Amino acid sequence: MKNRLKVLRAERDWTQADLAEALEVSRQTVNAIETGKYDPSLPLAFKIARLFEKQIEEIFEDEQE
Amino acid sequence: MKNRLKVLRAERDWTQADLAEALEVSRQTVNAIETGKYDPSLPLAFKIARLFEKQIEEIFEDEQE
DNA sequence: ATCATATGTAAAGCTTACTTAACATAAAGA
DNA sequence: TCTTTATGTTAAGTAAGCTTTACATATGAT
Repeated sequence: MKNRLKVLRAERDWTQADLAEALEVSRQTVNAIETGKYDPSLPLAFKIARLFEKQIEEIFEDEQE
Repeated sequence: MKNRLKVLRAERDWTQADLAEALEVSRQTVNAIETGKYDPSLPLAFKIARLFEKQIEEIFEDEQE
């Protein structure tokens, strides 16, 4: 699952720590999602979408087989 | 997290087992999601949305504090 | 050269999302 | 009445998402 977190974050000039705080998760979680270590849970994906005022599909792209 | 799975399924006259097969998950997983035991993972949410040709936000409603 | 900041990564532990197998119940049909 | 189908639920196990703590490295500012 690809995502545009890094770009959205850069547009706002936020650090991973800033984003983590806004999402109420750890910085490591933000980093892990950005670097593709794992996908966020659905509730966290909603929180991310709400924060950036976008649809989940505008932020995450499901690459399925 | 509320969801409209049961309704979408009813509109198509599908059983939980039918839906589970279409999603390639167990029937228990579909049941657990419908009965609110837990939320699907983000990849599964994408698969559900794709199957019903809807946005994730049209199927799942995040109820946050 | 030192210091602070941003990012990446890893380990250990907990919680949540899944699995299979199994059993209970209700409704519908033969 | 007996059987089948749909749904709900439980138990035990594995996998994935998250936490805190810690360390490494790179960059930029002083």
